[in-house]
Amino acid sequence: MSKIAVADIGKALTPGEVARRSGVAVSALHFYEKKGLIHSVRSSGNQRRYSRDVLRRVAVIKVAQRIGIPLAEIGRALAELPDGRTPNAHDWKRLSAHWRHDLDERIQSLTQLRDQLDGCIGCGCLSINACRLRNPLDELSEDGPGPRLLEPE
Amino acid sequence: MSKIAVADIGKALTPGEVARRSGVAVSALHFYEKKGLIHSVRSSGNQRRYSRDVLRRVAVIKVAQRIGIPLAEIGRALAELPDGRTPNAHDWKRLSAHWRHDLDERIQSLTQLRDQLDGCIGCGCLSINACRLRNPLDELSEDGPGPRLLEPE
DNA sequence: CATTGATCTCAACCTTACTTCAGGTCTCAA
DNA sequence: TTGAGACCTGAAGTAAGGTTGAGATCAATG
Repeated sequence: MSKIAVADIGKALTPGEVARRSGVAVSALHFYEKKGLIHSVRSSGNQRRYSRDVLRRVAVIKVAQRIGIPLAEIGRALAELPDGRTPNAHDWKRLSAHWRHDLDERIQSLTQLRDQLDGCIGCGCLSINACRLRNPLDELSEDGPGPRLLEPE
Repeated sequence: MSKIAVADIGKALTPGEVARRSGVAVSALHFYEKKGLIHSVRSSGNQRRYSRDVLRRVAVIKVAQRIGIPLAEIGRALAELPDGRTPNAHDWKRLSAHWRHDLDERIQSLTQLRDQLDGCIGCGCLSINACRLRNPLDELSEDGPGPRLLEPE
């Protein structure tokens, strides 16, 4: 018997319990399982039984989703933990620090967009070639002089 | 003849031109048209011809999408303009001010999430009932005392 | 006139993240 | 033991935002 085996059946959670306590639907649990984000064992009657840490796993998934991380990437991150274990405090520290970085980038790019938008709200914008909103990646000046994207109106 | 009729055919743009100059694929133009976000007239040979302001319209659509506004809502906003006209400077001011508000809310909620995450990175978090990350909407205390969502581990 | 590239329509497909449905099985309290 | 409610599987559906393909026509150039 492995030490990592699913916890005593006595303490196992049914799908309904996990759904109620984690706030995700049973169908979502099936879905996560198919994608390899969570795992279960089966009862004698082929019903799923979850060990307690599925709750923590689902919590991690939900937080990551709020951050905007796609399930596939969440799955990859979880899969990289040794023995497919549920993140412990140390793992969580690493994961969350990583995702916090992603989040920061998202916030920054939205903030930049907001600043550009502010600069454009009053300027009769979207009609001017130089508008940074319209040309966010500075993808201009490839075919010589003259208007890019839009002509002056 | 209405003053709002599509501009002289002489100045009309072909789908390819619009695609090149706006940066969206021809298939996307078709898609936007089906959704009612842009319009076209047809040449004698049944090909689409766009009046110049489609470029501005597409620019508005792209900015709104960057902000995170779904197409359906963009469509609704554009449809509310008189005569289905393309936003002029004044319209743009109103639209962008509105969307800027949405953007601000998105930034705020992400920033709040980030702050919660910061508070949780070091705390061995996700194992504590009171964790604000796990219980973002403060949906607790509905079934008396004891653990919510997750038990202490 | 012929060819090549641009367009046309409509249907089908794609991705993400799930939900819903149908038909059948388990579990558990009374 | 029995009935209600929970659970099972696999397939199909949903929503957003498009893309891809097939088969046919247009438009412009040599």
